[in-house]
Amino acid sequence: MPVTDVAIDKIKDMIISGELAPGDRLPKEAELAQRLGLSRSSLREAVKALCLIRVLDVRQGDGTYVTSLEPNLLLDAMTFVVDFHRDDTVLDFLAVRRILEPAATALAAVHMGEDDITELGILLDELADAPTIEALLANDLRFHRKIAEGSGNPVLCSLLDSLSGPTTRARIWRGLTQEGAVARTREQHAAIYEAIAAHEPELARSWATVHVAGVEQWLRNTLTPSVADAGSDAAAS
Amino acid sequence: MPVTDVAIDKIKDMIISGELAPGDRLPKEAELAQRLGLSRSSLREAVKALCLIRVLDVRQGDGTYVTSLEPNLLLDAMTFVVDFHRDDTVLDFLAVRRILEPAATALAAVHMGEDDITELGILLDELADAPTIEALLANDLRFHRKIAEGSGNPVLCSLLDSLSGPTTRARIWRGLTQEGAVARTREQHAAIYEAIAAHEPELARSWATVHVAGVEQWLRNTLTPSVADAGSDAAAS
DNA sequence: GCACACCGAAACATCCGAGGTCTCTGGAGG
DNA sequence: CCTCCAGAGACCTCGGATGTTTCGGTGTGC
Repeated sequence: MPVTDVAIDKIKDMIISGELAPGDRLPKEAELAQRLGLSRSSLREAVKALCLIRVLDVRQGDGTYVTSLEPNLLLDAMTFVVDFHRDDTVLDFLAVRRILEPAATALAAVHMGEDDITELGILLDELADAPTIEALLANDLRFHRKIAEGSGNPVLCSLLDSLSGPTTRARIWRGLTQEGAVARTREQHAAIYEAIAAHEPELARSWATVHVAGVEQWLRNTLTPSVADAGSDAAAS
Repeated sequence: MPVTDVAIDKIKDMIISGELAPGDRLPKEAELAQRLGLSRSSLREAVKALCLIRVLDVRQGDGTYVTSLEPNLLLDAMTFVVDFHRDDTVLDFLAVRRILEPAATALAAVHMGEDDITELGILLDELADAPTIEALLANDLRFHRKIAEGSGNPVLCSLLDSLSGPTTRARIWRGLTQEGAVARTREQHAAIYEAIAAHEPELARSWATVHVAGVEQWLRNTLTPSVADAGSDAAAS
């Protein structure tokens, strides 16, 4: 195993064992390199890798620190990973979101405080009557994020955040190509809000399911148009 | 932004744009470094970081390749991230698993083929009458993994795999400390298997819910013994 | 006494070049 | 046809030198 990978494990162990706590500063490069028995170059590779997944935070001119290691921070790194997936797997991601989003919405209906519910309502009102696609999408993301936060589970919230990435593109297409989508989205958001405000978890769950399933169904039909109007390239057999 | 981070984005873009396809080999270090306008040292840091999240695969003496980029591979990297979380957040992870596992089990009851169902049954029978904790745990992991695969959704499967990590320790404790846990686990596994074999998604979902919730409830009581059995974390005030 | 600008130390960022080690490949020999 | 073995190619590791940024102390002027 390359020395760099060993260094990654060593640093990881130092954190997990508690020798390095969140927020702690690491020894300077030269010092840590000598202690781990490798060169600064190789150590820098290890540090850079741990930086990418938000475990370490390097500040030039200052030092290298352990991040807070909070779930939202670490799972944010998953967004980077998810970006690599293209349209062929977006349905799989959406399917997972369809499982998590209703559950999160139901939890939000139970756990959300009145203040947060009020803010959620404000989000709905902020949207202009004829919003641009960009404004609608931004509002949509904030709306769902607020609900995810309201679930009270940071892991669930971060996971949903990451999953929103790949489906965002799909929603853009939808807004652009499907006429009634904008109005329908607003109606469903309002319904979800009402259910949460009334503290009705099952109703909230159902509306969320309907909401996500709508996107999923549309996307499924769009990605497999072969059944609708064949005749393009299907000359075989 | 440091040149290394720029390089990471450049390589990422090369992959996303399709210039580099899964399995493709990258230009040699010196060549790519010159092309991206940085030194080999800095480029190596970028490559190492992308290696950690399984986007690139470097083989000494051969070259650097783009991995298959399959969801299971990329989400496997999340296991590394999850390792950093300790017991204080394990309940949050378990709560997410409690959402996903029943859904996956229900999907498996619909989608699993007869061959896979047979293999699932074999897994149950393989376990000795008085298994060691290690054997039980290994069998448990394989059992749930098989079901996750049976859902037909690789993203869901990988996600559950990653979530199993943090809860594994908890299950070890449970097996060690709670007398009836072993027998109960076997009974519930059998029930889940029967429901899947009968292609009854709702029954399968319910058994899976019961199964995971059992661990969750036990863990919640163990971690917060002070409240006795209030059953909720609502420490409102 | 307080606020601001300056300056030096500390730490990371980047680069370069030199050996070392591993893997793949192709040819010689059996 | 199979096996063995050099050679080339590519990554691995190292050490040092130089540039950049940040932090904190210091001194000045108000």
